[in-house]
Amino acid sequence: MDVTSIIEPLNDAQRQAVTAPSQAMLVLAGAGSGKTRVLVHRIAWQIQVEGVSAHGILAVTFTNKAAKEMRSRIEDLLKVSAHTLWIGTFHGIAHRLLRRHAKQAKLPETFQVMDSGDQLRVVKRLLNTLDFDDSKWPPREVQWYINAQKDEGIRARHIIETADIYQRQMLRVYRAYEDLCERSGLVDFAELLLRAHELLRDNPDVLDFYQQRFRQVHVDEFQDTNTIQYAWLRLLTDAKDNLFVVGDDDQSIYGWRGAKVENIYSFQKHYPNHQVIKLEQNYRSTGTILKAANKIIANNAGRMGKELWTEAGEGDLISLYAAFNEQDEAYFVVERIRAWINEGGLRSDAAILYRSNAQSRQFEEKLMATATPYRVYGGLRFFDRAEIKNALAYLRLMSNRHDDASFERVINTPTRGIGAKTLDDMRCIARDQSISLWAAAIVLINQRTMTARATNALIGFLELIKQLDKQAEGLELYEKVKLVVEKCGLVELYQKEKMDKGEEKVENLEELVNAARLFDFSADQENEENLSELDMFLAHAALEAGDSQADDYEDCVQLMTLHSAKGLEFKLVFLVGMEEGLFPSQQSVDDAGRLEEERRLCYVGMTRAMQQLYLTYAESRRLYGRESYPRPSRFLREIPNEFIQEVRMRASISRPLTATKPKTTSLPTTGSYRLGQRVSHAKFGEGVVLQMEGSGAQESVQINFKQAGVKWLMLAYAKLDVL
DNA sequence: CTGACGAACTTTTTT
DNA sequence: AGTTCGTCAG
Repeated sequence: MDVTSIIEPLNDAQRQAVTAPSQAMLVLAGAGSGKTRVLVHRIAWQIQVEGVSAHGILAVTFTNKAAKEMRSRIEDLLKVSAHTLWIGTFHGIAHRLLRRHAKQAKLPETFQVMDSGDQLRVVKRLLNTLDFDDSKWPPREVQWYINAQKDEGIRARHIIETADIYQRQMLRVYRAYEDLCERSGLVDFAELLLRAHELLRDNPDVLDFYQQRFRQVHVDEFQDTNTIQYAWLRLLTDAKDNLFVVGDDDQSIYGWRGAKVENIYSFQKHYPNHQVIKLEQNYRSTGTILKAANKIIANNAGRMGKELWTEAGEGDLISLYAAFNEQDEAYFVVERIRAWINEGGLRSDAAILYRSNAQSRQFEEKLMATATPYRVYGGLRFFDRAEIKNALAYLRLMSNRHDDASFERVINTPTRGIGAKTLDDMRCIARDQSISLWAAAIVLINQRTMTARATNALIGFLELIKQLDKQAEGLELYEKVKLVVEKCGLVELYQKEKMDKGEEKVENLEELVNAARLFDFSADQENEENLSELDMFLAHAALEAGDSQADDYEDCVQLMTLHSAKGLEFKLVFLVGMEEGLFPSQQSVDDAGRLEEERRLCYVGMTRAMQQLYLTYAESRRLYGRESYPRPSRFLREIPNEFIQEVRMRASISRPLTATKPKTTSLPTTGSYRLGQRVSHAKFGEGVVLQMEGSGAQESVQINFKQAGVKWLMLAYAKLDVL
């Protein structure tokens, strides 16, 4: 047996982790230290050396992307297909368990997965039904409350009512929400996890089966697990101490959505026989970048303690650019990227990272203006698009008539004369009799209390669904999708819409048919769950929202938030908007815990850079419609000066970073001329100073005149009056 | 049921 | 500023 390919490419610490006997293990893997590699090789090792069958291995990740990558890397390493290996996201695995054991999980076989958009709609409707004032009870907040409870494993029945009005009302909605989901066979994302936990907890036979089956359970990004995910992992592995987790407390950036770094500490308590291995050798960045990142993260308290190092050289200094304003910042960044490309660099090796999505705009504009191809990550994904969700809702209704969320979504899309009144009546009946909207519609028709027109419209809708279902029988999956797309009237609806958008929506619907054709249901799951192809496709759509842009092979500059940059690496990185109030964000500055999370985010951002790192901030920024003059981010001060070089494209009015810092070699600002200074010229009239160059007799300024436009003037000759 | 207007918001995001 | 959401009138 040849194991050299498995252990040879590893360093000592990695090898130790990979070859350790089955036991509880915590691998603290710093950024760029080969975390995924350890996981992949560990699994390969178990299969090839320990003789564990692929069937006996479970690996859990947070994103579908990570799961896919891990699977393909294992297959590359072992040179066999690893389809019996359970690799998936927490939600994906939970879903699979629930499908297999729907009955024990107390779910109908036909249960459908709701994404957060669906969930929000359900909550909104519920608030209406319960006569809540939406202005006092924002649906988002209610949704957040429900999910937060579920993430902690708390059901409505566990909550003890107090006198607190807020709590009582939230509880009321939570209860009603649970009832409705129960009735409609709907399961939201948090519910998937909670149910899966309860399934194992309450069914000893099921638990025993999976405890026996999984010889080793692997978890990626363990610092991002929430309470219920960890509880679920413990159930699965407590008996055998066979939990292998990889994580980095310094990269925990999802506390705000329920992730508990503390799980890393709990792990050490719960598995007393565990082993800890630290991976500190970094294979990504230069020494300078790592040292600076280490310095920053050292300001956080209560770390596990880790210091990244590299065998690579020191590399270039980190560049710091103080921009005049956000326009100038974008201009600078794009100019540097263009220089990088001109020197032969790939566009896709350059990334602009920002704290909030709103910041992408100025960069997009400048990139667009210079015809530089770029790609923005995040944003609306394929299965999230309204037209796609509508088509899917028809399909879901065919599969499960009692799916109220889908029913509401499409009953009047396209409009078919079923108004608010009819809908209201149905909701009342549904609520009073605890039945689904579909059943309520039938009751309503039989009551014969509606006008003939409304009755016919309603009957028409129910018939449409029944007909579609009947016609779909025996068809291939993609033919079913095609049938629905063509027959439910969505195409006609969008064709009528304003030229530009409507056309795109029709194309998206066609793309959906195509996606159904390509959907590989055999590879996706083992289908031991006996799901119909349609149900598998629907689950796939909910659990894997698909990329926002189809695979784009063009070489593009990458734009994304710091959060979405986690796990990625780029040769050239720009960390922009390093300003107090932006990064760290305003909301986090007076909370020590949240501030530390921001700092970790900064650490994550910096460690994305392989060769060159640029930090930029603007001295003036238009934010929420008004001009602000933020201070440079405190994180900038946390980097020792020896790692930083200030870059000046133009004369600058940058304020010194620290009081002790020696004056930089910025050009003197003669007299009262500053960037942004308003001046007046005898001939050209009023203008604003844009740039300055040279000194002494050579000193000249660039001025943007209101009437005459942009001009360079020699200070020695031009007669300027300061305004 | 559309369209228009006004108000209110504005971190991060995956499933 | 810019977007989105909800309400109101037609």
